[in-house]
Amino acid sequence: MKGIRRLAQHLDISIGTVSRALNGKPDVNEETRQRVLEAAAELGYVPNQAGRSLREGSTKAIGFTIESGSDSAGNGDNFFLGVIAGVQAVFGRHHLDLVVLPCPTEEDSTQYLRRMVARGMVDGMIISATHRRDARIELLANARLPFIALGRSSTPGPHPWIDLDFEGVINRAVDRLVAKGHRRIAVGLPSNDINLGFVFLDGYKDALARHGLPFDPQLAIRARSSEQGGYQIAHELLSLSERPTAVVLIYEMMAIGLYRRLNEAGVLPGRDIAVVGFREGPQSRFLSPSLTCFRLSLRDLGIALGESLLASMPAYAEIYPQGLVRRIWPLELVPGDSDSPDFSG
Amino acid sequence: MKGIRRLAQHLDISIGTVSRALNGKPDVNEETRQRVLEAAAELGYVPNQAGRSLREGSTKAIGFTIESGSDSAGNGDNFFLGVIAGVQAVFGRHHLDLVVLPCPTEEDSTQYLRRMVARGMVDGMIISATHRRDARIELLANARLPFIALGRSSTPGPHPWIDLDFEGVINRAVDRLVAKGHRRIAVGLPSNDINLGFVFLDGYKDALARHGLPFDPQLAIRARSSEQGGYQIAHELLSLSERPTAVVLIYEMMAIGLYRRLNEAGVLPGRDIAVVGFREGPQSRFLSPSLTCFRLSLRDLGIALGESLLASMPAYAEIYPQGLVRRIWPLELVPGDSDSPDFSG
DNA sequence: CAATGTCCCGTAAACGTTTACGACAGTACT
DNA sequence: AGTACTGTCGTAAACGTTTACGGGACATTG
Repeated sequence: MKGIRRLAQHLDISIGTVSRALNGKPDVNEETRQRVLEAAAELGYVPNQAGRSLREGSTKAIGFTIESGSDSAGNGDNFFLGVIAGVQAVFGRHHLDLVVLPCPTEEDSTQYLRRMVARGMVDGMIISATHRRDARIELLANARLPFIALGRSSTPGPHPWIDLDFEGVINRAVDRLVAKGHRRIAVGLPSNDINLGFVFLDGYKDALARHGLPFDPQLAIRARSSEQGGYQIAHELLSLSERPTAVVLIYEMMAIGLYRRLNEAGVLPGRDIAVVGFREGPQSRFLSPSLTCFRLSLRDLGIALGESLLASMPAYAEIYPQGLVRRIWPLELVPGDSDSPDFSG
Repeated sequence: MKGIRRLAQHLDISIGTVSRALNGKPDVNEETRQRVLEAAAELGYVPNQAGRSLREGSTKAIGFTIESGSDSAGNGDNFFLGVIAGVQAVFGRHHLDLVVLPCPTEEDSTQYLRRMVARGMVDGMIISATHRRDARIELLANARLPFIALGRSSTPGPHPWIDLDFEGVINRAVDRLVAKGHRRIAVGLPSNDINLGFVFLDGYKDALARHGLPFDPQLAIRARSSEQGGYQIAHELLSLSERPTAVVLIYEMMAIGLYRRLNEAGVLPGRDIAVVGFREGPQSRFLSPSLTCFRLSLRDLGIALGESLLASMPAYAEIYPQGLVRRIWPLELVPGDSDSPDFSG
C-alpha cells in the first residue's frame, strides 16, 4: 500500500477525505484536517506528481530551457544562475518548481522542446536565446503552453518577451565614443543567427546615421562569444588598411581575447583604441584597463520573467494582471578606463 | 480524444497495439508497426509522461541538483554547463533526459530534494556540492533512488561519488612553492562547510608536514568563493605581522579580488608574493600575472558522472557494469606567472 | 478431421491522484 | 411531522499509458 491510500488506511478514513484535507478543500472537518496533516508530516507523504498531473493536467513546474553548449552560453559567468535565482524567488511564492532543461548540444532545440512539451512535464516555459524567426515560439504558441521568451523575436503572432535594451546600449556607447571624437567605430557581433545580433547591428547603424557617420561593413565583425572570438575580432580589425579607433563588443568575454591580440600588436586598449563592452561580467573591472560596460540586475530580470510568465497563465489571473508582456530591460552604464582615448579635447 | 487513443482511432486499431508498436514489442505485425510509426510522426504524438510514469513507475529523466545561489555557485555557470554537456552526451545515447533542479536559495536543500524525489520526477539523481555529513545522501539512499555525488562525503554507508583530486592539487602546489624556496604558504578556503574545504585543508596540512613545515592557523583563511572573498583573504594576510610569501586559493574567482587588494598594498603578485589557483577558469590566463592553476575537462567529468550513475541503475546492468564508483578525478597543472618569486636560486 | 502451435490483436486492469456526486446525520424552519 | 438545509464523508470515475491475458484466424502436424 503506497501513497495516499496508505495515509488513508493509517487514519481509517477514505482517500477522498485525505485528498480534500491536504488540498484545503472546504468540506472537511477541521479536526480531521489536522489529523491528516499531522499524519502526512509523520509519514513523509508527498503527493505523487505523475498521478496528480495525470488527473489535473498540470504539473506544478515551469521549464527554463537553456542551450548548454551553444554560443550564447559564452555569457560564461553567472548569467543564468543569476536569472534563475530571481525566477525562483517568484515561483517559490506560488509553490511552483523550476526545472532547467538544457538542450543537448547534438539535438535540434525545437525538437527537444517539442519532446519536453509533449511529455507534459511543465505548465509553462521560459525560453532564452531567441532567434529572429524562432520555431520554438510557434511551437509553444501552437501547443497553447504559456511561455515567455528572454529575448525578442520577429516570429509572427503575439507572444510575450523581455529583452535587454540593446538599442539603448549601442546608442549610448556610440554617443559616448563620438563625443570623445571617434569617427570610425567597429562592432563585435555574435556569429550565429541569434536575434540580439540583428538588434544590436540595427541599433549600431541607427546610431551611426544619427551622427552622420557612414556604415562600413568591414567594421561589423561576427565572432564567437568567447575569448577566442574577441581575439579574432582584434585580428581582423588590425588587418584593415583603415583601422577603427574604437570598438563596441556584444559579449564581455570577447574583451579578454581582444585585449590580448591588441597587446600583442602593441596597440594598447584605452590609449590607442577605445573599447566598450556590453554586459558587465565578473572580470570587467579587473581587466586593465577596466572595461566600460553596462550593468543590469540579473535577479530583478529573473523576477520580471517569472511574474510576466504568471501574468500569461489564467490560473494566476487574480494575482498577476493578465496581459501580453513586451518589455525592454534597461541597463546602467558602468564607466571604465577602456573607452579612452579622447580626441575631442 | 487525445493521446494514444486519438492515434488508435485514426488508425482504426486498438490502443494496446499502438502502444506495443511504438515500444518495439515483438507481437505486432511489421506492416502495422510501420503504419503506427508514420501516423505518430504525422500527428506529432509523443507519449504523455504522466501516464507513462504512473504506470511504469519510471520517468525517463535524471535530475541534477545545483545550488543556484550558494557559495559554491561561485564556480560560475561554465562549470555546471561544462559538466552538463558531458552528462547529456551519455544520457542522449539512452534516451534519458536531464533536468537541472536549482535549489531555491531560501529553501533547505534537503527539503527541496525530498520534494523532488517524492514527486517522482526523476529516475536518478546527481547531486553536487556535497557536505561532510550530507543529509541528502542519506535521503537518497533511504529512498533507494539511484544517485551519484559530485564530491565525496563522510556520510555513513556506501554511496557512489566522483570528486576532484584536491589532495593532488594542494600537494603539487605546495611542492612547487617549497621547491621555489617558500616556507610560509597560506591557503584560501571556502567559508561554508562544503566537504571539499576539509579535504583541501587536510591535504594542505599533510603537504606542510611532508616538508617539515609547521601549520599556522592564521594562514588558513576561510572566505566566500567570490572576488570579494579573495579581497578579504589578501586583506587578512596583509595584516599579519609575519606575512606569507605564497598563497594557494581554492576558487579561481578569489584570485581577482586577491590581486586587487595586493595591488592596492603595493604587493605585486608574481613578484612579491606567489599565488596558485585551483581550477582553471575563463580568466586564469588573462589575469596579470597569469594564474598558475589546474585544469580538468568538464565534459569528460560529466561523461564519467553520467556513466557511473547508469552503472548504479539495474536497468542498465547489461550496458554498464554495475558497481560502486568512487573516483578521484585528476587535474593537470597549468603553469602561469603568478607563482613566482623564486627564492631557491 | 482433430489437435496443436503461431501470429496478431483487442480487452481490461492497474498506476496515484482529484473531484463530482450522492449519502447520511444532524439541525432549523414551517 | 414534514421539509429543507448544512456539514461531513465515502464512492467511483477519470486522466494516459503499459501489459498480462485471452481469443480468433490461420497454418502445421498427427
